[in-house]
Amino acid sequence: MNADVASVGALLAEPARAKVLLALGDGRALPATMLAAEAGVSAPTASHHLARLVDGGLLTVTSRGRHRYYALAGQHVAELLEAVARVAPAQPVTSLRTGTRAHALRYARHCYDHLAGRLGVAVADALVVARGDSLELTDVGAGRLAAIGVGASAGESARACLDWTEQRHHVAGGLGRSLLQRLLELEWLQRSDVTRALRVTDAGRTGLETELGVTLP
Amino acid sequence: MNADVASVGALLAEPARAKVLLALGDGRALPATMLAAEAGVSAPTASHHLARLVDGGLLTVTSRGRHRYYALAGQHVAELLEAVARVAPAQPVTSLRTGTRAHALRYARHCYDHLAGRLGVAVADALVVARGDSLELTDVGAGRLAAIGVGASAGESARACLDWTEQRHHVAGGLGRSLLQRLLELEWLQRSDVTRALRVTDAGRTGLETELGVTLP
DNA sequence: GCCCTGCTTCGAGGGAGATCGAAGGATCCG
DNA sequence: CGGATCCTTCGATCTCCCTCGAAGCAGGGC
Repeated sequence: MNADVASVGALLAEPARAKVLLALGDGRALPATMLAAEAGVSAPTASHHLARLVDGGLLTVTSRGRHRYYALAGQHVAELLEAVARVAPAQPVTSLRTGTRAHALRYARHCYDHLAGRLGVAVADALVVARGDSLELTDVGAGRLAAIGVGASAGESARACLDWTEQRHHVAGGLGRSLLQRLLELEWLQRSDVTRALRVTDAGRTGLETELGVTLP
Repeated sequence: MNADVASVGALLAEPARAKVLLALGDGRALPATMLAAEAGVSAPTASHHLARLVDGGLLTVTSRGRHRYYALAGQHVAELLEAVARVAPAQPVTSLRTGTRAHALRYARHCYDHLAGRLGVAVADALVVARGDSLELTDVGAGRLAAIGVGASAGESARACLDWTEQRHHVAGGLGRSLLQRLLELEWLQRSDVTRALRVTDAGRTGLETELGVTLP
């Protein structure tokens, strides 16, 4: 019993591991590279920490293509993190900021080079349909993209990227990259300086709904 | 936030500290020497660990005479320990054994050289009355002690030892030592080999009630 | 099929902290 | 007041493990 408490404590004791667990605190699943960036350590170091967390039963890992998605092993781990946070010196400002930040990330963020989050899923709904493992641009979708200056032909297939927050696919690959780039040029979306969150501008709200036919979440 | 999670984790990560926290898990307050024994480390090492746990807000310390009693800092710490135990690999046998052991300790144990726990409090009720900071042997109590072969005169004062499990005083000092020694000689009580728990024999049950006038808890 | 990307393994270096013996302050007992 | 007990501080030693660069494996995009 005591040895187990100590071993769980040791897993929490490393700042890099603590950051990883907190980044996954809302139940998301994130790939190793992103977690390395969150923790501020190199890829080898992150890999080492992630292996230990999986081995200790705090994380689960799912291979999907060349990505490996890590997530909390269950509700009991989330409860553990909350119990620890309750004991740790309270920092209401920080926790509030991370709270709103997490919310913004869930809403809209960039995933490497394309759009993700709820908005990413909503955009995908407006433009493509699932076709096996990939996505296929619809006629309507091609027309809408043309209207905002993104060249793409109906029936073109786009790579699907699974959004682990929403458990839904969204548009990645070349089409996803072109689309995000155009949305930023139009200033319908704005990058955040510090996080991967994206902000929808007023013009973007109008444009996304009327021109792209997106139902904003 | 992350730094705090890591610091709390670091406090749990050391086996000696984990043992200390688990020993205090039921809310008892124990002196430093006893915790050093529980953790299996030397007194200086235990002192070092206890200072860190107090500094980290997981324990509180109360000086009482030359003893320093350590206890969990609050309910939130107990909940933290439970959350950790829930994540740690379950070992039902061990937890059951520690559970019954803790129960036995609460019921009757020796505290250095005298009787403590609920039984210790009950014995004190039958023999002494509080008089300022110490205890005074009553006429009835002196008679009962004489009946089992412990020489003591009425009005004699005995050192009071606060039982942190029961938040009540019991008899320590010379009188407490003589009494425990006699109860073991009579085989009314038996020592445990591994813990400080004491077992009440059948003869002891009868003798304590009829001859010492103790109301067994 | 070639290259690129994501991730892991390996090896060496370095820093944080756990441990105990010895010694000192504090308190109590007789 | 003298001896004993409880606890802490100090200093030296040592072990654990965190860290990153280099290299290797695997899967995808084009």
